[in-house]
Amino acid sequence: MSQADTVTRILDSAEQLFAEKGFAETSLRMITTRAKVNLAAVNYHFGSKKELIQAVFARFLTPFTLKLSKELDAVVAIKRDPDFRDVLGVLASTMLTGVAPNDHYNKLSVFMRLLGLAYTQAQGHLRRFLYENYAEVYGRFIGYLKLAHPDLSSEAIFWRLHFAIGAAVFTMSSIEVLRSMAQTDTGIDTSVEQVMAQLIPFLAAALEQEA
Amino acid sequence: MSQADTVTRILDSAEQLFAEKGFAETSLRMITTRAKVNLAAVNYHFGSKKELIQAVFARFLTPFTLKLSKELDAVVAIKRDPDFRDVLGVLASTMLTGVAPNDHYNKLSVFMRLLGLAYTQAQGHLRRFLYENYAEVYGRFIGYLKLAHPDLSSEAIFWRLHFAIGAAVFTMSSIEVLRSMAQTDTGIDTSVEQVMAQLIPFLAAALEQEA
DNA sequence: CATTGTTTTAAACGATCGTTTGAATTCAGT
DNA sequence: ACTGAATTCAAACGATCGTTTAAAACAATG
Repeated sequence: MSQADTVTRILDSAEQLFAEKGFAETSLRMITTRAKVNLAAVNYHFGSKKELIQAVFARFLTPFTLKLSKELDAVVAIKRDPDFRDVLGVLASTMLTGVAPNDHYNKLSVFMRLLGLAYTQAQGHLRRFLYENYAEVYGRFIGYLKLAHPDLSSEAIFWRLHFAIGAAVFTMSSIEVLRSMAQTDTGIDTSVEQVMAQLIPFLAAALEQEA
Repeated sequence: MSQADTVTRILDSAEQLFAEKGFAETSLRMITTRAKVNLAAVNYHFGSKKELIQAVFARFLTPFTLKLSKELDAVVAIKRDPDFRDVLGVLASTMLTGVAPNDHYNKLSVFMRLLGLAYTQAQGHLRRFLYENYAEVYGRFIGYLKLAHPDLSSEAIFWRLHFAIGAAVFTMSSIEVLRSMAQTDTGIDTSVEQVMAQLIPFLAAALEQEA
């Protein structure tokens, strides 16, 4: 078993378990057992559990933000004045196609769940790590939103974006609970496709409200 | 120190710490130290940590759902055919005025945060407990929403409700992170009043989208 | 005041956590 | 094939977790 194998398998197991249970509820022994590597491998390859958490985020956030950044450039190059729909469309398409070329929806669930953890379970180290590495792309994205809607205040843009992120992340994060709630209701379709089909017009109406 | 004092102080400390850190990250020693009671008091008065978690939820959810239920009855009694805005208005006003008569917003933050935990960190025991105790009120609420919008499918109503809950809960749950993000931006007002002022029209537009 | 039953206390329990150690093993370069 | 570095391994470390125990302190009752 080569090093790359060990590192990758630890990251795979950790990503899956973190998304499923959160950071504190996932022990290194769970991770290494699932990955079929020795317990000490985490500390050897990553240093500590905290650094493993950061590595899990870095593995999917770095290519994601890179692709997002490039596609933003592309849209701006084509269209001089991109509107709200253009900019947000880049985010949506990057999430849908950029996270993983195949097996979209399973990957998307994990992506959303981790994103939710970053907001709600972010310890100091993770918040600092994310800020240091991804604040710039985030700033660019917000900047384009402002350009697309110069009539809206910074406040309005900031909150609308995060309300939208919240609806999406929360829904995918608690999809398991929602499924069990929908089950008791009259057989509601809880496939990710169906959720997205409901979510997109919901957010579109909210983001472009006239006010 | 009487029993009621001890029980109440444990609940107060636990509620605060759970909302702040989550369940797994909060130890009984943190709770009892903050409450200034003996460590064994939790097991003596509540039985276990799991039952303490349930007690924290019961203390605010039981009066909340009771008030919600009564106000739903009141609205239906007055208006034969309540519309979406009527039914959701009951939810909003119950949350704003019903959670705590004074100190609304601090209490509201805690309420939202705990609600978020119920969705995203719900272990088996908590999910079962919430279902057994509050599924009925939830069902009545969904029922009124369906009556108000007979043209919408059960699916659409279910998802729109939970998208809206998601936007609200997620935002209040990660208000700390959002504050630090807004700080680097051009001085955004992150007071709860301002967030609510942005959130309400956002959700109104989304919930009543024509489609 | 003595005697219940209730509550609080200090101490310890076994289990599990993240991390470290040092030896065994595998790998890469000559 | 031999050597030195990189990796894996079993075992143990101290710390912290939720829980239990049994005695001490308290309250209420006759």
